[in-house]
Amino acid sequence: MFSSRRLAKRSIIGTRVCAPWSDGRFYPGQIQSTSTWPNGEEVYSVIFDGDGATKTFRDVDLIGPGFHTITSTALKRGQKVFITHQGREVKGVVRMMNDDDVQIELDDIIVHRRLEEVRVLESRRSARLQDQGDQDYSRLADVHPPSEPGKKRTVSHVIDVPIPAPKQRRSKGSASPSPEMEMSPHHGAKRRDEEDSYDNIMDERTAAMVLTTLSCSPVSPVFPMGIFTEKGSSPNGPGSSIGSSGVWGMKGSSGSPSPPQFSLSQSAPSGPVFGSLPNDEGLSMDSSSEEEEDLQPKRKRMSTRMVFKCTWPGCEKVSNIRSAMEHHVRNEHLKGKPKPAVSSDSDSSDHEEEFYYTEEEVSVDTVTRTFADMYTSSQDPAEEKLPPSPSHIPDHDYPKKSSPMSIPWASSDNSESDGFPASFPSTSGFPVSSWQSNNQSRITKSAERLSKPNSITGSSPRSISSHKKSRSEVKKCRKVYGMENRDMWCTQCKWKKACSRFMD
DNA sequence: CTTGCCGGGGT
DNA sequence: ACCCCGGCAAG
Ligand SMILES: [Zn+2]
Repeated sequence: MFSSRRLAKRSIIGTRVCAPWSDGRFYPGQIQSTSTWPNGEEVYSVIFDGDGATKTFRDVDLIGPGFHTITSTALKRGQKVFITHQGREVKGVVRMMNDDDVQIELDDIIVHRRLEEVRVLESRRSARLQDQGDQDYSRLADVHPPSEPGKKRTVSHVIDVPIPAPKQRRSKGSASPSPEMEMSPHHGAKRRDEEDSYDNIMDERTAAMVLTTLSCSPVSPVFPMGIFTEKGSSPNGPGSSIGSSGVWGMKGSSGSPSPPQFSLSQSAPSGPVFGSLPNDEGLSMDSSSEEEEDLQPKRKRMSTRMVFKCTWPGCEKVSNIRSAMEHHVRNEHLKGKPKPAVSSDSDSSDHEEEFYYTEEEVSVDTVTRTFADMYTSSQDPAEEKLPPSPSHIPDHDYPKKSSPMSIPWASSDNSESDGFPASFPSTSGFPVSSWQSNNQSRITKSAERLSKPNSITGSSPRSISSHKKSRSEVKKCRKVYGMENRDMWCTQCKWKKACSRFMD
């Protein structure tokens, strides 16, 4: 039924899928062939990455593009999964799962994810970016020359890396038919950026393994081999391969550190309206909306709480109650704002207040607690009102882009970049309908949001928001400008590619 | 139905 | 490289 339409187009052969092994967990593999059961049912022969074993499945048993998605599956504990953690894909093991909240154990911490955010296959994108972006960035940032074979380097992930991830493409049912990275059954020593990654991987998985064993079951006291195939550990459980090449090891997907650069040069958002707009791809990819680590390594006697700070120009209001903050913003700053509910735009989300306050987590010491309760962390000026140092802005991303990091549409000489419509005909405008009337606020919102991805560098208190834009909250050029103004969309949108202007 | 956008194709 | 678009997943 739902199995394939896409299959008709591209052959399913070779498609990466995950299939259930006898232990009930899913293991990655590729479709090797298809056939039809005597009863007329289509079945797929899957060759597992782990050891090349093949097994036949019905489409309903598979997870992958064209098949089911994990959302319709119950992951068993011990299931290996991939999630985006701190902007990059990491491998983890399911510890438990209730409803759609999955508790995943990473190398040394445990995080929770919506089932939705969990992948059972390595994401397509990561495979791609990872070996181009990773290469690039690691080149720049990695201290180690690419010729250190057995560099041991302590696993640094989870520290606080500002990931480059130009954009985050998660979800997707789960799978990824990456035509590249063919499976080479052996330790794919094909990528050159493999140097440290291999060791890293081993380290990580070993760590994960150990943890798993410790916290799960006392299976093998020696080495956690067969944790994933606990029972019997079928002679060749596809995934039982810890040390084996295991394609699960994310081959080229090194874990090389991301560039420590990024000092998030946010020019002061001295106005809700014209804070320097990112000249395009949301420069310092804000990680705010993105992933957060549910558990910081230092969770201890330091409790944390959220504080909401008003970011309205002169206002310094701080509160630790979200609703109070929203009230404040709404009543103080957004009062009398009619909130145009234009006809064609059924933009039912008017949570505009959201854009005028930041929410961050501050750690409070039991002693400071009370104080913090009423004053909630001084609002360090260094954080929000950074001196307008136009310095360096990452800015690598999509090709096109002139780089005036000033307000693109405010500068007269700026002809046409991707960032925003070159000129902003404040008076009368485009042949529009809905946009025209409320673009003002639209822009405002976006501008505001984009210009204050707040704290990402470890210095200031972490901002955890995990607002997980639920799709309907997402607004890209198309939705923002409408079909009528297609020419105002960023190039990527025009080409039906990932939007480069409104990244989230 | 609409949005976002991947993957593939054309020039 | 630039551009276009089929078709899909998610809503
Ligand atoms: Zn766009």
